[in-house]
Amino acid sequence: MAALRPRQKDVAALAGVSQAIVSAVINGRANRAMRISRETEQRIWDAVRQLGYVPDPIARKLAGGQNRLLGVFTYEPTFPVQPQTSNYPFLVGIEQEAVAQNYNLLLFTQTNAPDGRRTIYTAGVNNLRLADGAILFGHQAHTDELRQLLAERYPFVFIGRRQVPGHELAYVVAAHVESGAEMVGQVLDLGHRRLAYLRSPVAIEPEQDREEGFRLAHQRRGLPVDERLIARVRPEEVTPTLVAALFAAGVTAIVTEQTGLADQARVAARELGKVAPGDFSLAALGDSMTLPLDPDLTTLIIPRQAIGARAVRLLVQRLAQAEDSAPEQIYLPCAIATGRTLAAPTAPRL
Amino acid sequence: MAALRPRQKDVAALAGVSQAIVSAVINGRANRAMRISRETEQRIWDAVRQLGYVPDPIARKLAGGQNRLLGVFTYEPTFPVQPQTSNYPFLVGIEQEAVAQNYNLLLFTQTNAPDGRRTIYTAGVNNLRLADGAILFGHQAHTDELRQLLAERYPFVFIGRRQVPGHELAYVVAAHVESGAEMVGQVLDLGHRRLAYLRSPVAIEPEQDREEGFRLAHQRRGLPVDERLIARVRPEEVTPTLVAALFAAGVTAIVTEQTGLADQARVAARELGKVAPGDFSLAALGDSMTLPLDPDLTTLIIPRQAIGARAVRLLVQRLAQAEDSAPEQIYLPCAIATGRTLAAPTAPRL
DNA sequence: CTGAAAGCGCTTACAG
DNA sequence: CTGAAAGCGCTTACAG
Repeated sequence: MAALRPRQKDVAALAGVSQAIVSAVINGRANRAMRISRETEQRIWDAVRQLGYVPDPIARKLAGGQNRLLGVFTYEPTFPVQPQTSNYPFLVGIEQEAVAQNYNLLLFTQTNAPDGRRTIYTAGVNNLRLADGAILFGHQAHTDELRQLLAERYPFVFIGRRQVPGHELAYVVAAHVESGAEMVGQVLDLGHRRLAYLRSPVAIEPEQDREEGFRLAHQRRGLPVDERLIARVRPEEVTPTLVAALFAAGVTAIVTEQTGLADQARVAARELGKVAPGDFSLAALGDSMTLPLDPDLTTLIIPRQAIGARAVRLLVQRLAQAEDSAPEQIYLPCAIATGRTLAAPTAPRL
Repeated sequence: MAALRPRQKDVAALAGVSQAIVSAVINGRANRAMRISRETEQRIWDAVRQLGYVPDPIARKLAGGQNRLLGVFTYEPTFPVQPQTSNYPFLVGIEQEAVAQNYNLLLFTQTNAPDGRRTIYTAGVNNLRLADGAILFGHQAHTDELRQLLAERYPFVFIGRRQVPGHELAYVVAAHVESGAEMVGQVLDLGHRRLAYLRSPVAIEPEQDREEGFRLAHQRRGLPVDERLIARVRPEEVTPTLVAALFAAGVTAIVTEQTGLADQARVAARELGKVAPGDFSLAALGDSMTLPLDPDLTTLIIPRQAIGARAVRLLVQRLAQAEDSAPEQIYLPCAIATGRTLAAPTAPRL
């Protein structure tokens, strides 16, 4: 099928001018270096309209211009089957800001390796170069590939904090440390002094940061952290036995890395006849992507949509900057969903 | 810093061959038309490795012809804030099939008019031309724009049945008529003879088709449709009074256009002390995008993911066809979610 | 077996 | 004010 597109030379011929003039007019360079009569300009736009001319982004890019294509690359499928567990809120923000910045979005679906995994480089080719720059996310990110992107100075912004030893890279991420410290600070300021912290056994960046926030809140108030009250557990390991042990150790508040652990802690405590906030306080430092979020639970809310939008703005900004300007890291604060699980400590029932 | 990326000519120079040979070797065209000595080929690969050469995908596309970009255009935001009410399932299918067909996806976010509405044409220019072809969806589709696309022979596939008087266009859609007829046929074959049909006051294409399916099932069995039992109502108008009137008219089964009306009918019937399937049968011809779908309700399930995938395949196929080949319309059957609201009619309780 | 050359559709100096 | 021309980095006939 492939209808032949009109080219710049077709427009030029129809308007009776040279191709270079068409290029200048279309790119708005008309009124600067080269002044072109309003009449000529009008003829050119008429020809553009008549032929339905649209510049070829590929040719533009090759000739040195940009193509106003923003890439989106995810190591996992961009649209997982279950939207609840997905990148969806990020995409909402990315789309909104792409509209605002007048960029189109390019989803790299050609980047699948034969085994179904996604890779930026296939046979040594950087597939992202189709776009002016790209937004990356996904926990599976290969450090090797990021290093190579950095080496060839391809402009990209990561969603999420990423470390590539020896390099700095641009990213946008929730302020897990600071927001975690704020939340834990609220717990401490309510008068709690013995806080348990439940975290998962393997910690990826955001979770490391949340734990750091937990410690930071104590440190800022000159309070000690009892390392014995920090438990690395999977959700199913949060048993009544574990929770009873915490209470026995004088714990009045339980802070968890994410909502799943908090839910488990609640169930376990209830089996012991203990309820939040009457008997103990409970707060989670991460939110849940699953939709039915317990409205009672006091938890952080990760501003995913704002993060997506901010990533687009940062990328567009980088595209306009000198190639060697330092990459920026942006931390967006989380909101605190004030539930009903947080209160001042009461005297323990004996 | 970082020396300029090596080009094919650099590789050629280092290997002592012409640029064309490098291109052939790198693209594996070496052993076909042009036979190149193993030794030469080895020298070239050595040079590639030594220089860290990576072919520029942009230049490749320009020289190659098409850009293997598939556009996705929606009249509403592609990613609405609430994923439940969204195009999400279509996108899942589109992404999966784009991967299979080795195309990248282009989301048109540059197509917003100043007033925030999306239009394919801005200032007379067809923005979709950035891609080889495009998939369109959205109920707000402007017939004018579609007509113009057809006139300029731009290859596109619509998701959903669309009418443009005087033209045929390619689309993929759920087989609302046939699947509706199948569902209603099941109701009839259970022995029900007086079926009520609840539909919304304004009917867009899929809903028109469902009603047609309702009639078709009767027609095929030589059974009459009582027009007085077809009610055009909004969900809030499905009151106990209305449902009582239906029962009084001898109705033993209620079929609705979509799940919302079915939910209302159920509630209204319960107020009358009537329950499905004991007292009457209930079935819906459309499904619900909202996630907590009542598992009891017998309803059609629209194969959105399959529709998205099929649309991609159809578009790719059209791109390979002669420009004037007839557009194809594809109907995909719905699955029937067998709930618990359907049974043979019982003698009415008096 | 291999090279010189045209061309993909643009942008951008450079000449008038 | 406007045009002729080089060039971006490739692919692909075409010619030896």
